[in-house]
Amino acid sequence: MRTIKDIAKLAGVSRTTVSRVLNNSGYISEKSRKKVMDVIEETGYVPSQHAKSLRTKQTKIIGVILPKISTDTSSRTVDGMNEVFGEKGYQILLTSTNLDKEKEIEHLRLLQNRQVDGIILLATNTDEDLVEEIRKSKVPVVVIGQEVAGDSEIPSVIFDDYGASASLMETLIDNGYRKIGYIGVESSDRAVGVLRKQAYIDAMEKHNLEIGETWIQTGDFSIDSGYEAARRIFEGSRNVDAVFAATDRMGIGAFKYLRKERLSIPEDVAVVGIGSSETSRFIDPAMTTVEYEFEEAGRTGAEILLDILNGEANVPVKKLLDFKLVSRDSL
Amino acid sequence: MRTIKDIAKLAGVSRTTVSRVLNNSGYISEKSRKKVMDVIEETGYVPSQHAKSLRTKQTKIIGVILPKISTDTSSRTVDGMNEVFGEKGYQILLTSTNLDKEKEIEHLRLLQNRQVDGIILLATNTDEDLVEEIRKSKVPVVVIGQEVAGDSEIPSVIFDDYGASASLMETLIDNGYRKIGYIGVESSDRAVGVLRKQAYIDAMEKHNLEIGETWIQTGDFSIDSGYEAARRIFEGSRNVDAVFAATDRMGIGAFKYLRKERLSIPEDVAVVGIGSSETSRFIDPAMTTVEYEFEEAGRTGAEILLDILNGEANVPVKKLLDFKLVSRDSL
DNA sequence: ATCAAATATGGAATCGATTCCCTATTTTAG
DNA sequence: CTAAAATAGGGAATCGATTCCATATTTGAT
Repeated sequence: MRTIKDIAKLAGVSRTTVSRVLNNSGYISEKSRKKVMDVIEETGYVPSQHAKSLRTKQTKIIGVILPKISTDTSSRTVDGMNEVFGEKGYQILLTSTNLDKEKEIEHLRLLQNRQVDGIILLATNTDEDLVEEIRKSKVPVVVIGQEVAGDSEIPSVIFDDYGASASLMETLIDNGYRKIGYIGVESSDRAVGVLRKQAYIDAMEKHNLEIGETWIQTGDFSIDSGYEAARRIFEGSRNVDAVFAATDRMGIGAFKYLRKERLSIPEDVAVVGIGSSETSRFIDPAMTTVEYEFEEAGRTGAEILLDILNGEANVPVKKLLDFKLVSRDSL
Repeated sequence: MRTIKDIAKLAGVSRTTVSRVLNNSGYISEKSRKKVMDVIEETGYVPSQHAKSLRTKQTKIIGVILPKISTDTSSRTVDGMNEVFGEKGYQILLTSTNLDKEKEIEHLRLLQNRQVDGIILLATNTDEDLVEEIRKSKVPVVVIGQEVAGDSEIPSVIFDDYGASASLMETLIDNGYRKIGYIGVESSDRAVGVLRKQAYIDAMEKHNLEIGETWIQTGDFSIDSGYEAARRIFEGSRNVDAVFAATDRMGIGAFKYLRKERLSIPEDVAVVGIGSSETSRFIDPAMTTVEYEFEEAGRTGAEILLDILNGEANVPVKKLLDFKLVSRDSL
């Protein structure tokens, strides 16, 4: 492995000069620059990141904390981040909490010890403890996916859950559906549990539609729970004409139930979900849903973090992301 | 940020002693060890990785090169690796080629400059160039997913494509299916294109079953190509009673075609695939397929790499991975 | 009791870069 | 033509660890 010293000797200058060429800093004559450049070219020399980091306290590495790598959400978000970071010469150091919420804090610390330049956290919770830890961090942190508690100044990228949900409801109502059931998740999940449901309720109210007693059910994200929720809705009232599931997977559960009951989609009952999963696309009939652009979330998060690192002045603290209505055949 | 010097001062010993405690090396008295430990505990001191790496030439970072992060294969494999590496204090530096084969070599170089301890490559091709680059690498490289050209000594973890395919064929034949069509991919892909098809042909021969003229079709992994391939099979001969698709997604394409043709699955025609994708599970009827344990592949690859790094003697050069037949309702 | 081996600790060099501070040369202004 | 400013480049300290070597103290065998 060659070092800056070797290059200096070969080019007939001092290490200082080589360093200046490398970093484009200070005064330097064209002649020296060329000599150094030539030698670097010839030797294929690459400076040691460690030595550099030791002095500059910069690593060009971004730590990323995920709940689990192998999910659509995570992997697509990382794809997006990678795009932006790759361009700027940053690389991604991955850590996964494996769905263990406790570990989010632990990993936050671990990455700081690695002296990463910044951290992106795909949060699953927004506990006080976590927020506290983020606030204490000397390394900038950007949160993607969950709105961090109220007044905090932690930069975050979030999806427009309320808007997406509202838009889906408008579509259903526009298409003549009136008796709409809802399958949600529990309210500890702010994004999915609270906002999406609120939009459903608000839309029903706005259009003076009554909500039947059994029409609002709760699942746990799984397909099976969607099936059960659908069962509860229909066993309570046979004449519901549409099911709005807060996630695609629960929507797929509803599909299964309706199929079993020999109710045809969308003639008898419409079903819509949120997420635009692959399965939602290839199920029959294809499900109408909302697509979140996770790649875009990743890109945006990465850009915000870079802006912070570059000391940019007006970095947006919260960024609300767009969604896309995907109209298919289930309504 | 505290340094080893601070700790030494606080504990009333030299930096050398602190370092010895940190690394469990050399002689040290219980008393000194305790003093140092206490101070470390109190201060929450963590050694700088950069300084350490600069001296030891070890980074405790593994570079991982993927074709694309957001695929089932990649993300599950990374999940598996992460499990093993995490335990041993290694972290993962991710890079993605975004399906650009050329970039595999470029990233291989990039990671070496980062001075990672080892590299895991989820290869999409096994060109001469690539093999050459791997061979030149001073950093150990483990390849997952593709068998690297013949005689090479490059450690790799591969799936038993022939075995999986053969086992699926046996199941079909055991269940009385005789006129089996095949949807594959082109032979530039060794694992999927060549081995799986060979197993199909061998099984048919072994059981003295004839292969109709239009029964072997080629797709490009996409669902649509599966649809088209199925169309070509059935337009050629109406009485095929089973379709063996080399991948789930092409199998799903076949599902679509059969549904359109009002042929019921499995009464009229059986369909099987390989991959155990989520969609294969929730399509109706659920598809019989083969599950590859990508997590296991990741774990195994990680273990092999660690063995190499630890100078273990007999590291297996090739490791063939198991598969699991997932019997469902499509046959 | 004596001497070698084992144990314990510290000083200082080292890894490969950056950067502060200094000196020398060239350019520019008055 | 001279003094100040701009340009160019080098010496050496520095970042925070590890590790070689030297020295001091204990232990154990004879």
